[in-house]
Amino acid sequence: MPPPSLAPPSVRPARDALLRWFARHARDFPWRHDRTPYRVLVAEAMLQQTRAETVVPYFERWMRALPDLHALARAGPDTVLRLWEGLGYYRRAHALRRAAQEVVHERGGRFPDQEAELRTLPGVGPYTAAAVAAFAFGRAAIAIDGNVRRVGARLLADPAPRDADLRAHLAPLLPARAPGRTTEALIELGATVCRPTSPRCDLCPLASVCSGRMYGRPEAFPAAGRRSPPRTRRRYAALHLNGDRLWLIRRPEGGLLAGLWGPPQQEEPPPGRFLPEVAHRYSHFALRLTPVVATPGAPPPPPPDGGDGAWCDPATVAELPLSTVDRKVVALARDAGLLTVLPSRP
DNA sequence: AAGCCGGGGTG
DNA sequence: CACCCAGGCTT
Repeated sequence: MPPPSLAPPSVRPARDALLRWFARHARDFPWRHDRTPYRVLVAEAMLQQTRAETVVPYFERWMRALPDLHALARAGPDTVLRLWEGLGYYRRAHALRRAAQEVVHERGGRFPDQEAELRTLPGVGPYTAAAVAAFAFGRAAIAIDGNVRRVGARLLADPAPRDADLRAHLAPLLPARAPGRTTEALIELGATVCRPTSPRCDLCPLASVCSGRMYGRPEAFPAAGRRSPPRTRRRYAALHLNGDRLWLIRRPEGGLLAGLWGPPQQEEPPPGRFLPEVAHRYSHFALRLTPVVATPGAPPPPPPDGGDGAWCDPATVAELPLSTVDRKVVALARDAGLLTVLPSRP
């Protein structure tokens, strides 16, 4: 039996309450101004699996450096990665650059304005396609992200709702004008009120139509998924120095930290002087990395698969895109007196 | 369907 | 520690 939450008699008040709540409580993010397709696409790419507050400074810096689609299409991979450095999931940055090149060079600069077309761009999946269609082009689409899924699961009291069920249930909330506001409002609601833990049902404009709340346990929905236990990897970062130049390699495409530079890593301890271990937790494994200062004159390992490798002076180290862990390693090397200049982020 | 892909905030 | 975040891609 379908839940009564959004049956015809209550759908209009619920929709009005949701949109009124959003008009009053929406946070002010830079991507909510000047919603061009380019700005929306960049924002949605950065926001994938990343908290909105984290994205703000990255988005503003990106827009200053690459203000439009053509600027991005012309930019090199290191420029893009440097602007992305610290956001993680670096495939997003490569895909965003390829998407810009595709629109500029294969679509004559005409941005796709429908979900199905958008979906063909690299890095654009079901959520982002719907979000760009709704936010930038005013399409009546509901983009389902983690927030919308949680809000919908609680409204339905369904521990694992299918996307089609969520769309069918939430579609009545779409207003005739500015339908993109509905997705925005549901996302905002999920982020600030219908939170994963300790939801604030007392502040929720949809509380009166929420089955999860009626059953008394809104936080039980959606049900938590199974997680594989994290594994620990021990590795060694080889610091090869030539004067104050440091040997860095570029990581190959497709894998971890794709396209980023860093000291070469290996599983066996190399000869040399050990520096303090750096611990870092990734989403699916834990890394214990020990930097080792290689014996002076020892030949550095060649770059992987014919990729790039270079002797980098401190200024270059500061400019190339490095992962957070490798920044820590370089900082250790600096503190040990091996490098002269502080590598800093832009 | 499940694994891979970063980093950080929060309880 | 745990979970999760304006997900997408690959197998």
